[in-house]
Amino acid sequence: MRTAVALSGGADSLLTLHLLREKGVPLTGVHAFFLPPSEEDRALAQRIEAGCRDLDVPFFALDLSAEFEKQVIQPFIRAYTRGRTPNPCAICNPRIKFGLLRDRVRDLGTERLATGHYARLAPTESGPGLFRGKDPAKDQSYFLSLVPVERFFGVEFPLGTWRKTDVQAELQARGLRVPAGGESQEVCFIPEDYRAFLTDRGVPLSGPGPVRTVAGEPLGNHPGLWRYTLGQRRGLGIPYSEPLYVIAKEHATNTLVVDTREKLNVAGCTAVNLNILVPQERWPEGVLAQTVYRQTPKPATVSIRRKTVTIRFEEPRSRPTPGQVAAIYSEQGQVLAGAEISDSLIS
RNA sequence: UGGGGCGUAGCCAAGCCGGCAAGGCAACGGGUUUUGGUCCCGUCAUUCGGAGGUUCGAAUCCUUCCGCCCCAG
Repeated sequence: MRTAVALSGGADSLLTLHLLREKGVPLTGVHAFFLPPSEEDRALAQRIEAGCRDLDVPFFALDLSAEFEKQVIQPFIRAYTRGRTPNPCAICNPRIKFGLLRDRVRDLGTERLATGHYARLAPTESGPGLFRGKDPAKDQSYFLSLVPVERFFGVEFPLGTWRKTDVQAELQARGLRVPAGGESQEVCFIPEDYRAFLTDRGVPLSGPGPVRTVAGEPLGNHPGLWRYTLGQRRGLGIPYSEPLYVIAKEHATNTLVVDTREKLNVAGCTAVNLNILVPQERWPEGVLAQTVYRQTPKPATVSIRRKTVTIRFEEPRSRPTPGQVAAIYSEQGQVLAGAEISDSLIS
């Protein structure tokens, strides 16, 4: 059985390739273009191909840019026009990497797919189980929580048991050079600033409006609600006795509500488009919720109703941002479910 | 121009019985980072409304000018 290795050109996928090659697994190298490939992109693909050739690994470059535009970029833009804060990486995983790419790789005659994600997959009673990667600082299971469980059949993450520093050391020890160089990492479709990206695309966005505190104290004006996200502190430009955070975006009145840190806390959230990785009847007694990447998961009560989920935190915590992902974990770090945050539970 | 108060970095604000300008916010820079954010670290007044004076030495004392606020009219 042949395994395709998704090669971005970065360090992680490079080591993934070599680790599997060493095990004698029949491999095919695959590089996907998520954007219409530039000269540099093609040059990178050629360098990756050269690396595969040295290992006698067949290589394919796939242009997925049209679908990426439709499935990731357009929804990303649409989210901003609706005042949400999208998480394109979390969308890309189910739709592109483990959606389209997964299928295309199968079309190439390779049953299995390996990537350099920092997460672990292990068989469980209810199918493939998704767990946190060993390196807590690099764990990417949060971004994978919206991938349907059946999409993980035949998928493997060889780096799930690795730590980033060990990966770098191993590459060094093997004398392997990263095709993409030490330069910018996986710069996705946002070159630097999403705000610039949106305006460059001519996306119609909301205009200036008032800024006030929760209590109603006026604090000036903002240049557009889409420029802000809940919980944001920097960039408000408002001198105050304490740091101010974005508490809410009132679209009806085009008002930006800001206030001090403690006002940011909330009792929980609701989330939609629920992706269940483990049937709830198999969940452990206590589960943990994580509503932001790299946030420490904390105990919560989860109630599911069709594709909507209500998450109630045991202790109040920072208000979840609509458009971001809420992931439910077990104490052991297994992802039980993922969903798209839609609202806050105030009490 | 009768009385009172004030003027310190972009904003707020200590210091004002003289000794070589706290702090907070904002901003900027960097770090962490497969999204937005968060978080962490760092930088940020040779100068205290202006001009004189006293002093070894003043934001701190004195004089004067400018500006602002309040109360009385």
